[in-house]
Amino acid sequence: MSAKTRPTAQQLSTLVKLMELGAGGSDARVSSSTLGEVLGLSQQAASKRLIELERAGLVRRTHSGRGLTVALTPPGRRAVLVHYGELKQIIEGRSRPMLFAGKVFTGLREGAYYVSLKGYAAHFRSSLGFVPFPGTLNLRLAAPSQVVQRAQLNLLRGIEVPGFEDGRRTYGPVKCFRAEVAGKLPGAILVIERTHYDDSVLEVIAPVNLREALGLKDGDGCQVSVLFD
Amino acid sequence: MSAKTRPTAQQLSTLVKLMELGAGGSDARVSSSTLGEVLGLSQQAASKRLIELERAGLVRRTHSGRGLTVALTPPGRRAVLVHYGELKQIIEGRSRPMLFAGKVFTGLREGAYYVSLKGYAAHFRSSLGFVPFPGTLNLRLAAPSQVVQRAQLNLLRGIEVPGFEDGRRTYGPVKCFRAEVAGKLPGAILVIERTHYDDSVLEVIAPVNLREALGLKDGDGCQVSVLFD
DNA sequence: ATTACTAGTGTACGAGTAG
DNA sequence: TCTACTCGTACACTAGTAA
Repeated sequence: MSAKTRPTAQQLSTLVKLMELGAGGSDARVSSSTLGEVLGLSQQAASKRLIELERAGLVRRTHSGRGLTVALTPPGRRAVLVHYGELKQIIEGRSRPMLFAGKVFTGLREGAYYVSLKGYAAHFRSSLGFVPFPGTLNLRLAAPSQVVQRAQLNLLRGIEVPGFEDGRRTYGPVKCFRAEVAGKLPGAILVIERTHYDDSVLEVIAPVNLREALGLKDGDGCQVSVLFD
Repeated sequence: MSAKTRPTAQQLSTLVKLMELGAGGSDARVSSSTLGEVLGLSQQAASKRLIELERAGLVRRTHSGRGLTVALTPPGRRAVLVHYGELKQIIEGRSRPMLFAGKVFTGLREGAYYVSLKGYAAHFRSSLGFVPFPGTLNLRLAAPSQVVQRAQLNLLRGIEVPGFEDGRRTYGPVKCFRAEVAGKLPGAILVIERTHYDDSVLEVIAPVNLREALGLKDGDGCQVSVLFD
């Protein structure tokens, strides 16, 4: 069920082929003979690989009629994205900034709640050089490539801000990436490890109230560059 | 020596690790035990993989003192880039245009020679919808990420223009990508299969003389979008 | 038509060790 | 030290075939 161990090279290449066959997002009809063909394997070997991937929690198989449908699970997709991210860094280098563009919206104020917690303040100051304004600027990313790029942030190291306890409950560690907002203001992207990601949202923090400083209201466009090292 | 057959998933992952260890560009000291460690294998298995990769023509091994240095060969680098390009297309989609920006320069007029050949004209017309002006606009790409992007074009399918003979010699097939020059003029990128690539150069062709139409001279900047569909 | 069992086989691995 | 040989084993593959 779990996916703690790194997938093997063969598992990874199988997952990639499955994505190519359309099983990346939702279910796709993938016969074991088709899969075998694209992988250069027998039908039997392809069937076995699918079973192994299911046991590793990386795909979901459903028997439907006279065939089966396959879909990557979130850990399966994550494995491919991690691989892609590593490859990208090796090939393209890690120095270029990531550019994001989205529209301002009012979120659930969950990020705002986190950054307002006293237990994080000292670490924000020492890691980022500022204590964030108690609120986040939420940007909704529209373009699919922007969402993919945002998903990469989940997998990159970033600046770790450790968690803490306040006696009542435990607050997990959060992660930041230094950023430049609207081409001028220093700030950071906040990435909270959640059970359920929404990678179409970028949460921006800064020493000041960004909405005021930039005169932004819901629906306005805003650009952010994420800077590395 | 040759590399006609596709590398296996394991060969590919080994090549990627080797690049990560610095053997992508030039030679790097890579001990078989280090390689084994990062691959989760024994020293012996890593050694065997390196030997296999050398037999496949994907790496070059040189015994030096009490160790060895390893470097990927051009086919080895190519294999990794092909893999990366495929993955990129699967994950990020193939619909987005590639943006290029470079500076105009006067090349060796090799591309100009090719497009002026009568034997290609008919195919250019049917594939691209125009017969190119007998000359190319050469752009020198400066940013490393632009060069990487340019290298991807070598590996993508593109629009094939078949080769021909004129009795004296054989002219190989060339490859094009539809493009938009300076945000307005229709044209194409010309990719000639050469023994020695220079991926920092973009050769642009169009139905008109682009230098005249855009009033460009050497050293001027010019943007080109490569379009896919 | 499918999937996936069983049996047999090739091969990639780790251990030991020589150069 | 290093690389890389041989050997024995474990496993992933193909073929055949049942459901």
